[in-house]
Amino acid sequence: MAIATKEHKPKFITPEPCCNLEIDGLEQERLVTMFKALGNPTRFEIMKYLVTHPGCITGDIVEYLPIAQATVSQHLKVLRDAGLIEGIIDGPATNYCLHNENITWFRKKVGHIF
Amino acid sequence: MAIATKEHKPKFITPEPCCNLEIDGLEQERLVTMFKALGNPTRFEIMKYLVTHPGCITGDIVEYLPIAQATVSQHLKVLRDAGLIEGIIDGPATNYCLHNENITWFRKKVGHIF
DNA sequence: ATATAATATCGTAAAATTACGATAAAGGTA
DNA sequence: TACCTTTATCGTAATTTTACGATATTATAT
Repeated sequence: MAIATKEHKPKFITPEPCCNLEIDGLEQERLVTMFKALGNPTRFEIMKYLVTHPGCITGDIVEYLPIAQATVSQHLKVLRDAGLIEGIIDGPATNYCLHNENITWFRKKVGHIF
Repeated sequence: MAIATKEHKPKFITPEPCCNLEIDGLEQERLVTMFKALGNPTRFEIMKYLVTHPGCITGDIVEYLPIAQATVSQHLKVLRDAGLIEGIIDGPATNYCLHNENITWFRKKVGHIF
């Protein structure tokens, strides 16, 4: 018996990494904030709505979603603070659309690190 | 005066969309869950650590981070439930590594919709 | 000036997240 | 068996998030 000693840790063939996650500092903070903003079902729905309704006003989104106006406004603020959308004041209303430039940044960063 | 009537909404030149966000149902849920998991600074750090320390055990991460063991274990659970990492039990310890397949799915989905 | 419309903000309640110490569970060792 | 190691889970406190109604703000219309 005992043909070979029991190796106690071959178990791990280091896998070639599937991503590098090479990011840090303020860029990492910014990206994590964007992930967090996107990591809520309601906010993600707002993002989707804005793709097909660019320039729509807050009221349109309020009509579309089953939640109160104040709540929608709050979610819009989170998305704005994360830089994912832009609100352009037009009279008493506000036109919202995706923040093209920042979303391009997001796409590139995610592409680099994942 | 009044050379032209005041147009009350030219203001919006519909921008060509910078992304399509074409996703829904369970795939959307899954993706949003991943965004949420990544949207926390500590968890993002754990992901980064796993890139450079594949197969490390919980204790290694606990040493690396300035938070309690219970908290690390909780964060690992969130990442596991989101499918971002994998825990392989090895004796009394658990080896953690990124979930290659699911992260590849994540990369592709994000690439498609953003 | 007053009224109306649209939206942001305030105050607050409920729920979820984050963090910790203590304990339990599971595996290895003497 | 008893002990040690490692990690997950439990119970709980503090913080944050989510949601709402009410109110303030800003611009337009009368």
